[in-house]
Amino acid sequence: MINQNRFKEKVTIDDVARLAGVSKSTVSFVLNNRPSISASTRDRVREVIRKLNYQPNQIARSLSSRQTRSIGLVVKQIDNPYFTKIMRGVFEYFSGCGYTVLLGSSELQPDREKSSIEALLRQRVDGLILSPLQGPDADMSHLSLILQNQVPLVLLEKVANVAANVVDIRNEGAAFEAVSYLIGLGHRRIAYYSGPDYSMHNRERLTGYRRAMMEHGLPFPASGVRQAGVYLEDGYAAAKTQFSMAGERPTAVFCFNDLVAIGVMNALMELGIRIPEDVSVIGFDDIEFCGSVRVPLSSIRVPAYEMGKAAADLLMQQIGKTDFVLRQTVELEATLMPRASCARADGRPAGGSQKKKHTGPAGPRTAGGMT
Amino acid sequence: MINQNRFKEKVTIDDVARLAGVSKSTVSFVLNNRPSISASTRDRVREVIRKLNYQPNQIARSLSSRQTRSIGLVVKQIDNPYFTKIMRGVFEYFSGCGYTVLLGSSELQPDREKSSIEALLRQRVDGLILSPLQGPDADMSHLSLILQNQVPLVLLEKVANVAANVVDIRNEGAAFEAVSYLIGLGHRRIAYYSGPDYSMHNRERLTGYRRAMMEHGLPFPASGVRQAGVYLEDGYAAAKTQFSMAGERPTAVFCFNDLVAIGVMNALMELGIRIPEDVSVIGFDDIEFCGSVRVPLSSIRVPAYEMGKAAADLLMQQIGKTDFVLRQTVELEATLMPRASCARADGRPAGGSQKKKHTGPAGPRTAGGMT
DNA sequence: ATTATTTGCTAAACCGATATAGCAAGATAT
DNA sequence: ATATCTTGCTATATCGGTTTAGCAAATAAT
Repeated sequence: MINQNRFKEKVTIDDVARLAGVSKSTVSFVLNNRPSISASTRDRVREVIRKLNYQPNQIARSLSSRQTRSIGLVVKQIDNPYFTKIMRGVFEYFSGCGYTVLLGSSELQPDREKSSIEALLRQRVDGLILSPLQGPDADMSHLSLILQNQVPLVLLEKVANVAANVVDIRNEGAAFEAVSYLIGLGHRRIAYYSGPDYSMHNRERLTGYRRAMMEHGLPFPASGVRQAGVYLEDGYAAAKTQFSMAGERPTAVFCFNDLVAIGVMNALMELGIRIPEDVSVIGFDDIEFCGSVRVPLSSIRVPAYEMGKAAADLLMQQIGKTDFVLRQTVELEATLMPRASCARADGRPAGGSQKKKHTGPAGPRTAGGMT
Repeated sequence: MINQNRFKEKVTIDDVARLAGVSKSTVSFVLNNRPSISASTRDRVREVIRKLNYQPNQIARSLSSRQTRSIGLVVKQIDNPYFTKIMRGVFEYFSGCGYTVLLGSSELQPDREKSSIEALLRQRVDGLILSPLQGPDADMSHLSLILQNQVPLVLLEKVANVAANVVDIRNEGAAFEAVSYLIGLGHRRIAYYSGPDYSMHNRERLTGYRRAMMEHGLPFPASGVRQAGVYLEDGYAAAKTQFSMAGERPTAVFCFNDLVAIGVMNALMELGIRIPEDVSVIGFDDIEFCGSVRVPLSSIRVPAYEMGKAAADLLMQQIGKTDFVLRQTVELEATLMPRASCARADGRPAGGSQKKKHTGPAGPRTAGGMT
């Protein structure tokens, strides 16, 4: 005897078929809206489905159809506001088209990135969105793993020598813009508080910084770049060290991201160094809190939510299409948002539109352009 | 002929069995570390697995074993720092024991909560962690849906009249503590900037606020509670409205969460109202940025990361155990973190340990007690 | 009227694992 | 030497769907 267990078993397609007096194929056809079913049987089957509150088993579906209707999203840090926005963009897109999002995160550790990817591939996701860790010595073996698995892939960071779909921003250009802005304010000694080595974003921002210094004929001594990190504490520690030392200090600091920048500001405040009169600070990402922080923080606006949507869209274009695999790069603009944390090198306020408004009335939280 | 497609098909258990010269049952036994396999065959099979780089199909596994080794996590807002910490806690726990986390979010809309849950149930998650929306008129039908589906459940908020596992904090007590603290500083006119009606957390905090006012013999007129919301913009708008009006204003504002509190601070600054001299502000959640905001924000520290871990742990205890279903409530402490945003009602600084330090050296980011 | 085509449905193979029953050979007990 | 138990493995049913081939009846074409 089947289905006579102690527990009420889940309703299956067979139950529906039996009660509707049709074959399970017919039920399957109804479920998938195939045309070759008469209106009368269709309605009858639907009625039974409703009555039994039947929910198709997606696992069984996945196994036989070879499509799981799920995708994997692997970020670097789950609780970083930048990735959080991306996650929301990706989630909203896919939940809108009946797909499930499986969460992965490397938490900045390469081995965890690998195991996250492997776990998602075992779950046979239909596609993967990945923000890859990559050092100069990068072991990109798991990337080829994905590619050889025929799983559609979209990266959230360019990877050298890998032909894949990418959604990214113009890091170098944005960094160039930020540093040029500082130079335009009269700053000469500008430090870059760098992110992790294994971040391509960091390397691109560093390049933009270097290029801006070079093109304006400014020196960038080794001390110009300080290894910070990605956390608030990292920026705090780096600034505390540099600005406690004797000697020539920078008059402006360009940071890998906003968290580092905020940490820097905290450290400077503690040391009695005024922002922006003594030191100007610029962050990156333009997270929600930039306008609310001690001194409103100048930052590079990164359309993270839109990046998530764009990556999802690009991925979706590939899912199901077996033969043609795109190799597309979508680059979104990232532009400077000047705020009160920057001033002229002599301490006078920066010109331009210094708006007093910190937070406008609740407008769209996700506006932003896309190229 | 099988496996002769144009595309290199994935390696299956049959391929391994054939190459190792054993039955697929044997391979399965080896995969699952069953004892009844001799060392020699075990090693031989393992060697073949390695050579073929065989990865078991988790979908097929799930179908036949009726365990997906995945769980669903449904939050209210993906990009809210509070949920973000919870997500990290949950993710770290489950990825540590080979489980996958499927992401869901209601984005504060009941219909989306329902569809998120349904999607996860279709994917046959082994368990569910849910932060439920619930109004006074709450339709908890999807909860019974989960329960009757025999899916282990852990809630991240108490739900009236529902016997389920819950990991939560002592909202009322914490709110009571915060408001009592303000009263102790001499404040009489204290406003509560409330969150959404459908949030049990909001209702509990409101109760704590009321009780504190009552027990200290203070009136709480209808105007004492202002409908704010959950976003920074909500707090901004609410404060802008209240503090632009003529008449008696509160000297202290207790907010549903930190985002609202930060919005309030922005609005007050704009109106030329000083914090904490003119108005004291307290938030809730103690998100990372509390210490970095305009005026360091007093807040209630909520161990969100630990809540995620605790919820995961509680859920894991139930997975697999068919007969015994726990009905456990874990309540974590949430305590006040006084910072510079509060002063005595007469404007003089609050006593106690006003530390100058904004951000200590990078210590453990996730410390916190658990009861 | 006969054949060809379409319509609407079913039977059965299949997806890739798990899990149970059972079988043969070797080890132990009687 | 025979009966009983282990040990180590295989055959096969099963999970709950999808999908293909095919069949019967209805419709259209010749």
